[in-house]
Amino acid sequence: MSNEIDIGIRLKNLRTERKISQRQLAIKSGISNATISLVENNKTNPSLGLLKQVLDVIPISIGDFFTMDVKQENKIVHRADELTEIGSGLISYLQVGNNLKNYKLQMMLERYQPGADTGKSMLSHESEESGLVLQGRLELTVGDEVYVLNKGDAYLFNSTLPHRFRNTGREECVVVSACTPPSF
Amino acid sequence: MSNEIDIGIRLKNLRTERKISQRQLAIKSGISNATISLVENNKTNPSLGLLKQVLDVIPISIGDFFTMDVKQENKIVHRADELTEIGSGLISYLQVGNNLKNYKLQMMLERYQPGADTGKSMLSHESEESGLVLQGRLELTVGDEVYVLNKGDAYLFNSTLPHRFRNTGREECVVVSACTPPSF
DNA sequence: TTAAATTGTTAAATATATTAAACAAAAAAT
DNA sequence: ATTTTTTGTTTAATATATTTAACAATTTAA
Repeated sequence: MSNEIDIGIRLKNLRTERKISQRQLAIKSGISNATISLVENNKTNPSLGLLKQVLDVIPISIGDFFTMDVKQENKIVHRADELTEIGSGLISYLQVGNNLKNYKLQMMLERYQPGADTGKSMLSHESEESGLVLQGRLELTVGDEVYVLNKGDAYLFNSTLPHRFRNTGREECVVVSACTPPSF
Repeated sequence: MSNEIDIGIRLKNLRTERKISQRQLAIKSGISNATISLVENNKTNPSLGLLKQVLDVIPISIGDFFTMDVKQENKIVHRADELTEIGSGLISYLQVGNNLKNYKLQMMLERYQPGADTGKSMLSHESEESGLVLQGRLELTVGDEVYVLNKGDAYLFNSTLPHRFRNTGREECVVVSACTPPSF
């Protein structure tokens, strides 16, 4: 679950654009190469001072570093622990891919805790969405119709129709969903 | 010596503008109030994850946080260890105050290591500057004239005249200088 | 005017970032 | 083909950030 800021890919892009190795960057910045590696792979939560030391040799300001466009990611396989966490609370959305700017398709692993509810004011957006229940029980409302889905059941509808998801069961409900174009 | 990013004052400004206490911010962000205090006083080097957690409740993005204008500081007394370090190398400039945008006067504690030199290509800018030598020996060139200043000696000239500073001695040279308007 | 609550700070305990050192894989050199 | 460097990654050791708990100072309540 990576809801962290995608600082790793940002740094890696900057470094590789400049065609320098982790070790070269390490020496110039006075940081160990091990740390550079950990940062680039989001395996640590670096301090600001450290980040600044590194960015000073690029050079780029911290502000620019975070506001700059992230180069379109070319990753194809996203490991289970690399999914991007969106939102929080009783519903967790784990998205495949960080930056969907250049994609039309949004794929997510959704977890609804018992009682989770997308809200009485129904959702509505210009997309199509589909999902398949992996675990638990999901109540789906589309328009006036209310459906209850169990493990193995799936849905597909046009998102312009007002809709709502709820976990009315006692167990966590797990759903794999897809949406095009991405809704958020 | 604070050459750190002035993250403390940034956060403190945001928090006080919103009229919430350190403890309230702490609870909302899930960070201890002690840490908030340490961050606001630049007594720690916070991790990005931590900073993000805090900024999320403001809310403000990390990028905006660092690019936003820092509210004019109202501090009057600046402790020895709070002076702002500018530049590096053989000459260290410790400036009184972080943000001189609204000031005409720039006061600095300068340290010239043996051999330090502002450069053969003489400096020249639209200011007046003055200084007093606290320690060591300082060679000052203004126009064609070359002067050597020792402890207690002072200088004052119009910065449009080409000038240059050098520490020709073996000892570190310490100078307190003033410049108006600020030269950098 | 005193008691109770809230403020920001600090010290010791704990969690975690960072380093130093070793590793395997790939590139460069001989 | 085989050393020799250089690459990026990982683990154990160490340094440091963060928390918990206490503190004094100020504000609010009564």
